[in-house]
Amino acid sequence: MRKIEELVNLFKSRELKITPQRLGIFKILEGNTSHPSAENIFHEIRHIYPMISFTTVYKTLEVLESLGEILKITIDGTRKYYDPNTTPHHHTICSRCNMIADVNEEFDMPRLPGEILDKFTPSNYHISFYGNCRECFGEVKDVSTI
Amino acid sequence: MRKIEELVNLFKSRELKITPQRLGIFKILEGNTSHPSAENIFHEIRHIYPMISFTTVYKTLEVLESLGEILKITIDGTRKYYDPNTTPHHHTICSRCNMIADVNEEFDMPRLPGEILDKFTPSNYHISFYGNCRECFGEVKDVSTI
DNA sequence: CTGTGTGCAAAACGTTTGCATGCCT
DNA sequence: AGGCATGCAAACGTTTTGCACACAG
Repeated sequence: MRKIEELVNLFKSRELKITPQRLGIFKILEGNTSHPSAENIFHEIRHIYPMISFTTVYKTLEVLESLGEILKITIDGTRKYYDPNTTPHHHTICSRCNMIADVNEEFDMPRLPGEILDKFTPSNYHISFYGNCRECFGEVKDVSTI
Repeated sequence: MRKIEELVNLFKSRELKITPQRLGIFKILEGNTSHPSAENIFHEIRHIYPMISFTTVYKTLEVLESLGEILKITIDGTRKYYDPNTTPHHHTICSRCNMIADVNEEFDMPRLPGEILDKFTPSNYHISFYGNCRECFGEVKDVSTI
């Protein structure tokens, strides 16, 4: 996602309106690496702009996504997350606290076997690294009993 | 997921009952590489066992998952898919028809940069290869206009 | 016979949509 | 002044839950 100033210009050039609600959402997303859900964004913006509705949050996220300014990402099946970092990158996911962090390192795309390449042409790829973040590491012995 | 015969023994040893509904679900899942959703399974089993309910499908899948016999996988945020192949593997996903196929090849886990390893200990990883399957390849020129 | 499994209906959950009103430009 | 944005409420699709009845063990 570009800087707020540029984003405002982009909106104006597309005849999209700048409202306090939208500006608040822009501010929350700018530089945000926490992969917030719509609900996270909604609760955060309520601190600043208490009368905002869920609908507006969703609709603004939809506009930003359609402009290619944010990505909707799927990690677990329970909800969608939004990421203002639109350059391709990978993620680490803590299996205990579900924290998602970015991996901006670029890796060579692993080479698919020939039988698959006969039937499928990959254009990009995404790696999810599962494991434990430092806070959760060491407290995980009991996971196997779940 | 193990073979149906072994699965039946496993259920019996855990005092879990074998019902025609459960057996039907086992049969649909055995060797299934199509990553069916609960709805897919429900519709397929209805051909054989027309009075089965969605509830039973979900509850049986839950039991199988808790036994570690199937995995619940997340690809898009709209629904969950079930995979009887519980050995770690990767997937190809066609961006046009959403078909998911298995990649059983093993790759070396890409090495995370030191700054990340300080904060996160990976234990396994999953790669999603996005692209187009043969059927869809060549019909994708118009995607950029969406 | 006992208790787990089934199936209905309803609730829950995140997300989307229709529509009247509000307000940015 | 015009039209896009907002916000409410209701609809939506998927999954979960409560409860009475059925049936596998």
